[in-house]
Order: sequence, then C-alpha cells, then structure tokens
Amino acid sequence: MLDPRRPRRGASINDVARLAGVSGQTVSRVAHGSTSVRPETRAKVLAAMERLGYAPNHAARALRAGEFGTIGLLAHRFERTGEALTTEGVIGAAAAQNVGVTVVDVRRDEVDDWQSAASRLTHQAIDGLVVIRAEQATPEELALPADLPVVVSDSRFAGRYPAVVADQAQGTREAVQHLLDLGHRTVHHVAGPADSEPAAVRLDTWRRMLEEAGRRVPEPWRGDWTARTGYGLGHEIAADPSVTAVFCANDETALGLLRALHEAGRRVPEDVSVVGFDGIALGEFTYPPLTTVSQDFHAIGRELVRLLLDRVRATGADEPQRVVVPTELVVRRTTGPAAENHNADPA
Amino acid sequence: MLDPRRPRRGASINDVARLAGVSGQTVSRVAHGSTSVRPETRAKVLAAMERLGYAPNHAARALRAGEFGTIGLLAHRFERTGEALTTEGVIGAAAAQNVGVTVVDVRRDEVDDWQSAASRLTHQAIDGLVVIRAEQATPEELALPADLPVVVSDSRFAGRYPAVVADQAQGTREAVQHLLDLGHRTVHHVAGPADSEPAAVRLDTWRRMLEEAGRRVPEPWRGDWTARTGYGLGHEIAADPSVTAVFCANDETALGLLRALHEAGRRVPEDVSVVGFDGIALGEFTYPPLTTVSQDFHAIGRELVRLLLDRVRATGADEPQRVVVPTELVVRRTTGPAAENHNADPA
DNA sequence: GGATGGCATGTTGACGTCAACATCGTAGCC
DNA sequence: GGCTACGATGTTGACGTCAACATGCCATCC
Repeated sequence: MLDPRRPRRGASINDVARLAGVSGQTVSRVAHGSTSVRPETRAKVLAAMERLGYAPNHAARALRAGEFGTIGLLAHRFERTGEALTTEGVIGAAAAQNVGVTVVDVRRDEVDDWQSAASRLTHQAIDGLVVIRAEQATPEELALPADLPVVVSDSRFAGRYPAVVADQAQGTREAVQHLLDLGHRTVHHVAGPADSEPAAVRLDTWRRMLEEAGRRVPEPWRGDWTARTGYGLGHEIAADPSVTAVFCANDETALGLLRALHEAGRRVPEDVSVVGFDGIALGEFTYPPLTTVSQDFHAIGRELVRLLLDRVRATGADEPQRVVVPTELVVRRTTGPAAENHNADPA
Repeated sequence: MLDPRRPRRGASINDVARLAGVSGQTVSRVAHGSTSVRPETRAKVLAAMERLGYAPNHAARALRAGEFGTIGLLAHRFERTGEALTTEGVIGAAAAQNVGVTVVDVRRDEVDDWQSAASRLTHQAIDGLVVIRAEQATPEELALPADLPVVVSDSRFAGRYPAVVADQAQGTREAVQHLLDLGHRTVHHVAGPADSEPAAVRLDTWRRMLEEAGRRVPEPWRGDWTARTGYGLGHEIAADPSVTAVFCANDETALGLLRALHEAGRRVPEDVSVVGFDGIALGEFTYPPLTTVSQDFHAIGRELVRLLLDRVRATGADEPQRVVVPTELVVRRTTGPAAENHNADPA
C-alpha cells in the first residue's frame, strides 16, 4: 500500500476560496456547471484555480457522493484476444459514461487466484464489477459482497448474475454445416478444456450437428486453447488420413494445427480443411488465411457495461438477465471441398 | 457519471460500533492489524462486522490518507501484444503492492484522443500515471497535472519523465548481424510508422549496421505495424528477386509479409529470410515459425511500476531516469543461408 | 494503602466536498 | 418609502475513517 503520510496534497477548494476572497461553496459552484455566480466572481475564482493548479479531490467527492465513478474488471490473462478485446469494449463503453475501469488480472485460472483477485478488487474503490470468464471458480468461492452489482461474461456465473454471452451454438452450427456442405463425410473436433463452459457448448453443438446429419461422430481431441497443444495434437491428426475436416475450439489451436499439418506435408485446404473460433486479427494473415467463427468481443464489452450500469444506478430490478451477442462464420481459405480419395470413410 | 443520490450505502464503522457496543475507534483498530484490543472485544466486533456485512469505505480511507492506492495506465489500443503484455506486467506488479490499476484506452493514436483520455484519467482517483507509448502526443499536449507522478514506456516522453525502454538497438543489431552471418549480401527493412520513436531506432540501427559492414543500404519500405500493410508491401517485395533477407519492424508486419511470400511462391527461408520484432506468442506457431527479436514486456511493466511507486512515495528525487530492458534474438525457422543464385548483388 | 505504569478503550477533530439552509443586498412594485 | 422577491454569496454539517490525545481501570510495588 502506498505510504499514507506523504504530505503531497494539492490545493483544496478552500485554498482557492481564500485566494479568490470568496467562500468554499462559491468555488464549488464554479467548479461545477454552477448556477448563479456573477461573471466577475467566476473569473476571480477561475484565476485562483489556475494559479494554484486546483484539481478536485476525488476521494472527497466519492465520499460525499457515496460512489466512485469506477467499476472493476476481473479477467484471466487478459492479453489473450478475447479477453483483451472484451476489456477494451468495457473500457471504451465505461469511458463514454465517464466511468473508470480498474482491471485485475488473474494469473492462473485457479480458485485461490480468483479468490485473491476478487478480494483485492472488492478492497478497491468500485461501484460494480465485471467478471470475464471465471471458469475455475464458482460464485460462492469468489465470495463477492452481496450488495456489489456484478455482471459476467460467458461463464457458469450466468445463472446467478446478469450475463452477456456470445452465441456459441450458432457459430458452431454454421461452422460444421459449412464443412458438411463442402462434402466432408464428417468433421473432427479439437475441443477446449473440459471445465470451460463455452468449450462445452461448442463440443455439444458440434456433436449434435453431426448426429442430426446422420454422420459418424469421431472421438474429439481435448485441447486447452493454446497453439502449442493444437500443434502437439496436430501431429496425430496429420497422421490420420481419414481426417479431412477439423473444427477447432479456437483460433490459436487452429494455428498450431496448421503448422503441424504443413510440417507433415498435408495440404490445407486440399487435404484437410480447418476452421477456428474467435476471429483473431492475425487469422486473416496466416497461410492460408483462417476460416473461423468470429465473435464481436467489443459488443460483449459494451453490453456488459450497459447491464452493469443499469444495475448500479437502479435501486431494485435485479433479476438475472442474459444478453446474447451473435457470432458469424468468416470463410477464408483453410476450408475447401473434400478430397475425393478419402471418401471411403463410411457416412 | 453515476447517479450520486443512490442511497445504497453499506454499514459504516459506526454502525458496527453501535451493534458491538464499542466505539468506532475500536472497530477501526480491529479492522486493521489492531494493537491491543481484548480478545473478547475483538470477537464482539468481528461478529458485528459479519452480521452487518461491513466493508471499509475506500473513499473515506483515501480522503483521510490523501492517497488512493490506485495508479492510472494510459495506452493506445492495448489489445495489441506489446501493450497488453506490458499492461499485464503493470497490473501484476501493482497488485503485488496492493495498488490497483485504472486503465484508459486511447482509441485512435491522435492528439485529441490522447488529450481526452489523459483528462479523463486525471479526473479519476489516481496517485500516479503510467503512459505506454504516446507516439502522437507531446507531454505539453497531454497537459498532465504538474504534481502527478508519471512514468512512461518507450516514447518521446523519455526526456521528460522517468522511462522504461526496451533495448531496441541491441535487438536490431542482433537481428541484422544474424542475417549477415547467414551470408546475405544485404538486409531489407520494412519499417514502422515514421512518427514512432522505436520504429526510428530500429530503422537507424539497421542502416548503421549495414553501413558499418560496408553493405548496400536498400531503400526501406514504410509500414504501419499492421499485418495488412506487411501483406500489401509483401507483393512488391516478393516480386523483387534481389531481396533475400527482410528485417521487419514488428511481428505482425512479418506475418503479413510471410503470407504474401507464400502466395507468390517464394519459399521461406530458402528464397527469402524474414525476421520480426516483438516476440508475439503466435510467432512460434506460424509456418514456418518466425525468427524474431523478443521483448520482455512483462519486465517493462514491472519496472514501470517500480519507478512509479518510487516517485509516488518519495517526496523529492525526481530527476528523470531511464531503465533499459534487454531484448533477445530468437532464431526459429524463417531465417536460413542466403540462396547462391542471388549472390550477384554487389557487396 | 497509595503511587506508578501500562493497557484497553473512548473522544475529538480533520481530511475535501457539497447540499441545505441562512443571510445579505438590491431591483421592482404599489 | 417600505415591502417583496429573488439572485448572489456565506455558513454549517455530514459523508467514513483514523491519528492523536484523553480517560479509566487494574496489577504491581514499596
């Protein structure tokens, strides 16, 4: 914690008042829009402010108002695309309302890390909290103050707090359908981690799509969102000639897979088609450019702020809501027609 | 701004005191480490806190202490790797000191955007400010309060505020030397934007290295950090058979270039070697994996916090310092020996 | 038994701001 | 001329916390 005895303190409203020869209240009036202050009085006050470099004390304002004008944001490793873009959306939308955002990063996605991050944050000066994908912690474990307005994105918290989620199922359906339309007999899947809710939705939807189409449902591979694991599994995938289409749980995994396929001499998309998920910016500049399901993370961030500020400002109205943001298949060049020579695979 | 008349206010120290039948001061003592409170008194107070769901009011604490325990961070589009990782480093290091971080994102790298972001931030409750690469704004234009401790990373602000910068020159030297050692007659360069200081250092160092080695200095291409521009320039670069080695100002640009080279049928690294800069995580999983100069952004973030908290806590000691964080060449697979057939190029 | 000292607890005030109320002066009106 | 009304400005107190000081109690010691 910062040293509380540091004397460095700016000029207060009363310092300005003394210099300008008016009362503190008049300074306060000038500092705000100010109703009814004589122009010459205002000028005097403004001059005094200028001279002393007056800046309002936010702690005092917050104390008096009972609000901080700041919300907290809790995320896990937010340099990852989804987290970073959602955070950006949150920050932008909050800024537009003159609300600041205090960010806390959870280093490892484990319960005690989430706990300590949450407690750190609730010990900060915030009026509300945005939680982005707390996959490894339950609401109870987080032990958030009961009177703190909270909204979440995409997590098991959705039942408990208002949530903004991307339409995982829709995107997955489009991706699988796209591959089937290209003539692939079936679609393989590299899933996300087992404890991730979005990963589970993508997995379930993929399976259901294949079942509904009457296709064989191959055993999915289990990934962990990383390119490294996509690359590792990729060696195995590349070695299996029956694999002609792979739907990856996210773009990083798809990129790792792409490298492995290249190294194994499997051509993309001639031999194998690949679809990612997320729509990271670099997907457009991989070789070949990556077909993917893009999510509008900025929109998620904006909706989160809207929901949260509603809750912060309203006194009642607390039934959990759920806002769904659409996803969109972006077809680039990692998907193509099924190769003829592998059609021996039974439908 | 949040509505200041919302009555939602938690229990105060005095509510707890009343319930526990003690004075507010005793509650305060219990709330802290607390010296000398009788165990049974403490228990009573703790029970009352529990029952009322007491949480300390940070505005009041901040007002009394004259400090917020929060620093601000100003960055441009911080979902980009360098910004995001530096921000992560800052947040982590600050958290370790129980200091929060309020983040403001500058949408467009233009003066008025920087200005409005800066003023938004200085109207927040912060004790100090970290500015990450403010390339389009001068210190004067930012108009930061004179008494606000500020540290910066990597920018034209370095002369004015304490700064933490990566050793751009060292990394550039290693990269160029690596390519020359591989037998390339000269090294081409796709630069960053003209108004970026790090881009200028990379450009100058690249030129100096070639001059010192007595090599021809080809006209550099002017990029803008984006993969898109790297891709666009890449078509031109791929069409020039005299180009055997390209040093790109950053990884995104290099990735765009890579795609263009692939599309043009130029093999990497057999026909053309490519080096990036930054060390983004995905560089390891492009095809081929990208040789690059990696920067330790987390270290930069940590150093920024160290410097800033020094300034916040110290009363004097304000002469600008400069901390240099080393960079490191990471050789992967986009660089290889110069092709024999292009050695016609004069040394 | 009374003085001493130390520990537990209470009281006061100040941090900076601003709403609510109080005061003062003057223009306008009969 | 005296009264009203309103506009400009001042005064007071409260938001929650905690350092500094004050008080009160008890054990100890001669």
